[in-house]
Amino acid sequence: MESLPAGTPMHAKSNVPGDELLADLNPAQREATSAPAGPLLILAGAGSGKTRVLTRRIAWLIRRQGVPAQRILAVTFTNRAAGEMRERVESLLGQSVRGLWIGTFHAICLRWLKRHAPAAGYGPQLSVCDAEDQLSLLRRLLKEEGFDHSPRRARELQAIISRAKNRSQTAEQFQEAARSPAQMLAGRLYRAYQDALRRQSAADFDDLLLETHRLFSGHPEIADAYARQFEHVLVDEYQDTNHVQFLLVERLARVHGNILVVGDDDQSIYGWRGAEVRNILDFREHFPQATIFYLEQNYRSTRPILEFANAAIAVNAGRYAKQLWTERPGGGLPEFFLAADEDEEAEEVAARAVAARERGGRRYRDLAVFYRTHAQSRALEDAFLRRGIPYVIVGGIYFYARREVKDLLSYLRVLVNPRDETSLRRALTVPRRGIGERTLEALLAEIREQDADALEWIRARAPEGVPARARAALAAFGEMMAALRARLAEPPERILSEVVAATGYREYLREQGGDWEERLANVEELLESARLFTSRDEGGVAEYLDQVSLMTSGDALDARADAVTLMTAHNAKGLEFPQVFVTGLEEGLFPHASALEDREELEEERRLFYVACTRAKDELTLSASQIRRRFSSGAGGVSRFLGEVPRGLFRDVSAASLAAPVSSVHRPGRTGRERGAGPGRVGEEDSSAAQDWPAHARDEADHPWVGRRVYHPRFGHGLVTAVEGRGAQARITVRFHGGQTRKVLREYLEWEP
DNA sequence: TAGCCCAAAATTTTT
DNA sequence: TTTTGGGCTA
Repeated sequence: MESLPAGTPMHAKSNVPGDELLADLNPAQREATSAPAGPLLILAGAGSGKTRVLTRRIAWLIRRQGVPAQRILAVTFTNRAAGEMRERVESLLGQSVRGLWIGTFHAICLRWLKRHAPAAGYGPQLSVCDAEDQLSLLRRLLKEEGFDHSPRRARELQAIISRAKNRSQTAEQFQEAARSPAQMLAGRLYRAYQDALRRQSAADFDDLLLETHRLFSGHPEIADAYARQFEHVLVDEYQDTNHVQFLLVERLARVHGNILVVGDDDQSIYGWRGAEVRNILDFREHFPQATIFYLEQNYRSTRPILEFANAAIAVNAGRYAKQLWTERPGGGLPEFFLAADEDEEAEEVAARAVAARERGGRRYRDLAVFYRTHAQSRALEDAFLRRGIPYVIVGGIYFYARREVKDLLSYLRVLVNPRDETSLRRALTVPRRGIGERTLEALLAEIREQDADALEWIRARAPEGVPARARAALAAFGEMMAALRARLAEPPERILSEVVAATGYREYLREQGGDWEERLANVEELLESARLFTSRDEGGVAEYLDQVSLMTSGDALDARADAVTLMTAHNAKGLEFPQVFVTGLEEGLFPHASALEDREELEEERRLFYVACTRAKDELTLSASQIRRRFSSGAGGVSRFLGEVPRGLFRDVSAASLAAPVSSVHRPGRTGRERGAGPGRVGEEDSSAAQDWPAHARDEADHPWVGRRVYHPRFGHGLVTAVEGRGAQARITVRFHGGQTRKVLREYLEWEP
């Protein structure tokens, strides 16, 4: 004791700051969390607590190592994950960590590009264009050059460009490397596309990464400043990073060398998007000093579920061999059932959901249903609607990609960035105001030629030879936008509602007819989102647009509602649920048809299946259909993924489940239908389906939702009085407290007990 | 210039 | 089955 240097604390070990952060970790987690600085690779199997380690590590660095929060950069895969991680770190430390840099690669890169806009070659404002904007721009370019400008062709081109960008290949480099005439053509269009974006001071998603990389290469002093700032760089889901992301990470870690990455090669499911599993497999070659930690204890799933998943993924070659294990006892075997068709499959899932709640003591929010493609949600939604089971769809058509939403946002985009031609085109022509194609093209050509501020130009003069009607319309547009621009410093919500009013957008929708009520509801929701943004005081119109552009499907996941979650297997990554259904396990669907020819792609499908199964904590149900109504082909038989797993690891309950009526709404007489109905039989299927259903089942008055209590974020509490339509697009009439009756979209309602 | 009508394509996964 | 785009007409 005497030999202790003066000043060494004598108190118990738990009093050393930071020790409490390690207390409830297992040895491997503890070592990783408290590892000395340097390159660290954490190979974390599914459910092994990787998020836990990541958040503890950040808290450890701050508390134990005294690293200032602003010197830590943490990169996640989704905005939602970023938000959760920040929250967890704050609750661990019991303090706000405002300076901590945490976000997706895309969000962080956008921030940097805007900060260094001149160096990066952008104007003072930067527009982020989504997939739809990309396609319409590409189609316009194809058309101008006199090529086939079908959507299909544009999509091909988009994929080529995206792949090139993910490999960090610029248009010039692509052109140089081009060999075949087809490649040379693609290179030319890539270049034209890039020039157009540049002119508009716009970037697509891939540009956010690639242009940041180029900014760093072209301006080493900027890159060095960040590399010095970030003493520690942490990257989640490293197996899904692409080459450009690797380059960015490597550059940022160059000064301090403290790079920590977490991932699982078995969960790499974004190869199609340019992700390179090699990044994680070769980590030690990139960072020879790297220490590797293995997290193999699974805390999530019961043993039968884990054994099933382990067996499924074991088929893949070219993986880090690892064996996940669990101490969680017992639990039932995963069950599999084969349904006659997709409707029966959905019915069975719905029936099991009801049973889980009524007899299994689960809440609806404990359940999740996964599928390979969005299109599969349809049958499930129908089945859930019939039984009045509340559900939430994650993904699908993004709210912010809806026409009415994009229409209105295009005005804001133009106000913020007048060079954004894509948005200007939209704003000028929707709603229709007497400006046709000729006027539009003449106008845009002039603006381009004069390099003028679009809004100023429009206000000042109309192009030559334009009809009086269009001339007046342009002048009115110019005045309107000038008035709005003068108020741009006001909160986004105010500007947005001004746009709605000034354009007469509500009236326009009503005139359009069709599903105008739905669209109107979306407009109200958009205003609500802007109001929320304003109330959180997160910035002005430009910041609002940034947030909206990078917003993704999962981010809106609302934990308050007690509803079953429906989503694609891709969206399921990083989540967990007590009870999970993996549906549509058929050859050609899961694995998807596009992957059947290629071993690599097939392995990725298998990893996707593995990801889906390992989301389950207590119960896993797998299903397939004998017949699936699709445009091209039917179902291709039960997925090989099931055949590859030893029979003893799951239970086939097809016969039992199909023989017994699930409930009064179970559709009878569909079991014995033979497989492989020809294409001409589809119509018959439908008519027989209609006969099976009593007419009143479709009658809105008889709908199970009628009379239920609901909550709407804007209008408050109310009672359902009628339901029209089905699925996410169902319009529900609600009498709200206070007496007013409104039609609202189902997806914005929450169910109350 | 804009709205209506018909034909044809659509479905892989997302930041 | 639904959605989207192109062509035709007022």
